[in-house]
Amino acid sequence: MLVSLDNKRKRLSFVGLRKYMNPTIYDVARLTGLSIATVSRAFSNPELVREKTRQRVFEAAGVLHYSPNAIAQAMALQRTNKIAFLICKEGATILDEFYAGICNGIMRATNRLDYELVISTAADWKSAAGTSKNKQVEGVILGGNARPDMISEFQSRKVSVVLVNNLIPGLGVPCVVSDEYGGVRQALEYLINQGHRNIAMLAGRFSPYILNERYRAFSEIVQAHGLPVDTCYIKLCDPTVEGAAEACRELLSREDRPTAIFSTNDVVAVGAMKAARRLGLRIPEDLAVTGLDDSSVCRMLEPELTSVHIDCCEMGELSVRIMKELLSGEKGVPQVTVVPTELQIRGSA
Amino acid sequence: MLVSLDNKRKRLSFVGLRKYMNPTIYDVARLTGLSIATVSRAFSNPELVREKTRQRVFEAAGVLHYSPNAIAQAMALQRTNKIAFLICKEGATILDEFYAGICNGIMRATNRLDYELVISTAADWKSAAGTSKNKQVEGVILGGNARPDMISEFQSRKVSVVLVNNLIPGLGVPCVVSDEYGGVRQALEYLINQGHRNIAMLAGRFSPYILNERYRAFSEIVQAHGLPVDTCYIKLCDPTVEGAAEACRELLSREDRPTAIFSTNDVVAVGAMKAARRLGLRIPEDLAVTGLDDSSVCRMLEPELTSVHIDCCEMGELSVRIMKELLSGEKGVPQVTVVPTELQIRGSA
DNA sequence: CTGAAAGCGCTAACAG
DNA sequence: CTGTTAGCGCTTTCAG
Repeated sequence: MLVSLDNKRKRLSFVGLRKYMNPTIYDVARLTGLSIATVSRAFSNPELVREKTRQRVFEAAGVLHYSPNAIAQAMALQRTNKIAFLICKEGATILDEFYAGICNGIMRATNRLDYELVISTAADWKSAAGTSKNKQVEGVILGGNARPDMISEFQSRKVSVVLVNNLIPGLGVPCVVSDEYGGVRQALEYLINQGHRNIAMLAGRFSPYILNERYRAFSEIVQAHGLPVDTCYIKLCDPTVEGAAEACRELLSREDRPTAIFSTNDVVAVGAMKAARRLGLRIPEDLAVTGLDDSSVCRMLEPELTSVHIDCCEMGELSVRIMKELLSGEKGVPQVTVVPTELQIRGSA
Repeated sequence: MLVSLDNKRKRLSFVGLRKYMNPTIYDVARLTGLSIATVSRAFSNPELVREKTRQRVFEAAGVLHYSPNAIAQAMALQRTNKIAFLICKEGATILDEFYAGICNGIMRATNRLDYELVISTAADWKSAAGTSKNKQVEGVILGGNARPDMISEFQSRKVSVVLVNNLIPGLGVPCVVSDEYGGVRQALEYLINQGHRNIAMLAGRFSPYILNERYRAFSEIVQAHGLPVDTCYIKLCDPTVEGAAEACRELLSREDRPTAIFSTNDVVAVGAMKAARRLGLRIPEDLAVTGLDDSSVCRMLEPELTSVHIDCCEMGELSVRIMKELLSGEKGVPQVTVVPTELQIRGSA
């Protein structure tokens, strides 16, 4: 307290004068009679300063409403603590419930781990990258079908990347995915246990990775249960209600009509239900339908949609946790993380 | 190009040495033989530098892949260009389709106007404010039912605020809302034109502002058309499918059962449809149902839901535009901005 | 355990 | 039109 105050200060700022500015470390230093170095340490390396001194600092900070300026920290440390989440699905935005769910998990985790988050679509990011100030991002989480050139561009700029809802082996990029295979199995085995033998797959055209995993799972599992794998029973469609409805109509017009439709997502399932109804088929009596994603619409339909729940939030949280490991330079970051799914049984199957 | 390079440089950084770092303004200065001040001007005040010089700068910047460091700019300018969007609805996250829509508009606009955006819920923001580094935000857009104490706290910290989907007069805070009154009128007049005389209102418990506007609009408009305003026909309910279904069941059990249900949002309308169906009523023959929000579920239902479209995206974009005016210190910022709605007629009414 | 001082990359007077 | 220079708020050696 009795420290000399007469040393020449090049800094003359008084918080009283700069009335609209936040207090700085200098203000705290002056109030406590300590040096700015000590104040700095008290905040970022508390163990380096004596208990009592630390107390003094925090007390002064309290009355001044001081808290470290993140910008200045970033400048000094050459670190921004900022990561980005880019939605790479063509045409999708934060309005896509699936990616919104992942985003929600990411927000939770970044909040907890004290990262800053910027959210964008891959397209917007690209268009902004050139013109606008660059985003000083240390890592990016790429959701969905990220293009390889985008990935390698980030890598070349030493920006860490992790993929979510996508899996590309051999690139050294950690991936977080849901258990696609297991999810398909849960739905199929449920249908089979219900006695279904003619199960068709209505597959929305999603990213290659997703489509491929679900297709492979479907064929293998159906086969494993001794059921015929008739490729006519596997139908691709646009992942829209009407696209699915049209494809399903064709499926249901066959002489040996399937008794169950395994849809690769909920929107597609909605289309299937519409098609069935238009043909006068009752659900689930004449046709069982399952969805995948367990989105909010499931409980709004009539009958409610049986669907495979994907834990988007967990996927988001995990990708941040993995990003953190990457950024801290840890060794042995898991290359593939898979989060389990769970079948939600409702009225449609 | 032949400028002397022998002036004493306190800065000796070579981008070649600092291999993992981004090029700085010094690198560009060295490569062009210009001073850092000129390089800086070329980027932020192009009109202050000769055409030819500017060219030289941009060319060098190109080969070096230089672009100004936003952190350093923020530090020098004492401005972060960062704004926040806080979802203030209790329990809601980015998964709420309505707020996701607003968020989408906000993202578009911030991207275009070169603002940085941080997204959070009011609750998360509060909990992070104390512990984590403060977010250096210049303005906040508050979505939904923002608590007055939160607003005034921002104001006291000289953080600009604009409200979206909420309207509080007398606070000097600009508000962006949808045309609640007009939206209700569109739905009601459509029902009345269809010949309905017994119209009930199924009102989800939303924020006071929204609830109040819709309630007022309903009573006034029904009255203006010479229909009786029986308060028994106005029913509050939880804004969930089951909450609405239960409330609607009561409504439909009256001896003078309404022939149309005006629901104050789509989820509530779904509940109404479920209730009707459980009672064996056909939609729209026995009961017409309208929704409000025009969310994605409308086209998934059977029959599809007639609903009042709210242009969330526009609301988001407008709030950013207004925030920009606020931040640039413009005079005469509009205090209330209302965006029009549009009735989407489908099968349910 | 604490202080002095040198940056981090950029902008904005102030001089030429 | 261009260059010099003093910060912006904080961290971090290097000395005490």
